[in-house]
Amino acid sequence: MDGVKSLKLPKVKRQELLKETIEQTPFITDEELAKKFSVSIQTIRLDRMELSIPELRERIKSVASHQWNETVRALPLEDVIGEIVDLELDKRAISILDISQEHVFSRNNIARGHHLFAQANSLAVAVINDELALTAKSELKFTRQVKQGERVVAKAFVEGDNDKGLTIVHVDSFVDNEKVFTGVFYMYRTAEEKGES
Amino acid sequence: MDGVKSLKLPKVKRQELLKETIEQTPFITDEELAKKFSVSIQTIRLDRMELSIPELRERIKSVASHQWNETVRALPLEDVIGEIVDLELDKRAISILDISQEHVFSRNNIARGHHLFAQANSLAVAVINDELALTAKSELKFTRQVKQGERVVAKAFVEGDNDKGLTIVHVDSFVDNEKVFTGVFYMYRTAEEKGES
DNA sequence: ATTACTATTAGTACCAAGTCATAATTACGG
DNA sequence: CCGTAATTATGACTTGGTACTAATAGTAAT
Repeated sequence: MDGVKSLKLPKVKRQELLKETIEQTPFITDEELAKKFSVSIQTIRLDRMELSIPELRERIKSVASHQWNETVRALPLEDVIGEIVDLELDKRAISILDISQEHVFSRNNIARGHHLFAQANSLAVAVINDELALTAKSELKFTRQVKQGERVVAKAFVEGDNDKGLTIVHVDSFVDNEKVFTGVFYMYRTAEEKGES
Repeated sequence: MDGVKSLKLPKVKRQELLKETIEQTPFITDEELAKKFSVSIQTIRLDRMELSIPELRERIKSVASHQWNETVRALPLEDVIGEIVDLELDKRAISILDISQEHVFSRNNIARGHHLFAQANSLAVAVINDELALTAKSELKFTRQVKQGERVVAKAFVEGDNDKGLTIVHVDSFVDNEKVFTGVFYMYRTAEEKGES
């Protein structure tokens, strides 16, 4: 099929392609890779080692767990938009999100509001120490435009519960200490603070 | 850990629980299941057969490939979220969004708030007859949970401008005529109210 | 009690897709 | 031609299974 022209690639080149190939189609076995590059399985395995690419099953697992992370029951970190850099359940959390091309309007390079919201909202969910946390209500303000290339730091802190049992979480987002977004999230939670299955 | 009380469950009951358990945590091995239910591995395997539940690796694979298929670099937060079915600039707009797997929390199949927000927010942006429209402020309420498989219809109508020159857009989202989300968006615009591109 | 049947457990051989370690072979540059 | 790097081969072992066979325990019916 997509044979490699019988030209035996030099090692580095092959490894580059190998990496790409696996990134694109992580479900490929060493055997198939060996055929594809016309080398032995062992060579592929050496390559994987040198590139520290895990084996098929681990790759599949990691792809799968992105969607269905088992640790979600404890901490939905995988589901968070942005990257969590600090987290103390039911107290506070911080995440960062680098605004890249896919977050902005193509015309003016300004970040689209829903990404800032998503970052803040998912942080509010993550900070809640509960399996089921949902946003019931929120008030937001976008105080400054965020441009492509900027790094948004969202800081959440849990204020406590209101009369209706909703947990109030404040999230403020900054770019270089300048506030770009502020929001209050009223979170619904199962309130069964612990018991698992 | 979460042993099953040494009470040996009847077969049917065990199989029910088995099914649930696997649905919830598909990464569990037969061995772990055997321990959990205090039966032998073989029993678990018989159970799986009778329930036609595939083995661990197949389960993982299917979870992974599901995700992979949907992830063909078509991220949910990209263009206009949802599909616009009606639009009269500076007046009203309607969009629909079918809630699928990628919109929900894996644990409970409830749609994540930021998707509803994204749909509403991008609709609010779209309805503004201006090249540059940004959300300055908004107030939202999530009035009902939305589950996977449901179709969310978001309806936006432009109320007008407030004293600060922000355009006020109301967006209400429904599933089967039941309101699931309501929001007011205060939109910043360049104010050059005119033709489009 | 004997039979019948279901449920459960045990044990074997086998498989895929690996790891790990060791050795042999080939390729290539100086 | 020699030395080193790259590649290939080989074998033992691992996980998490399938497929199949056989044995055992428990219960109900006759």
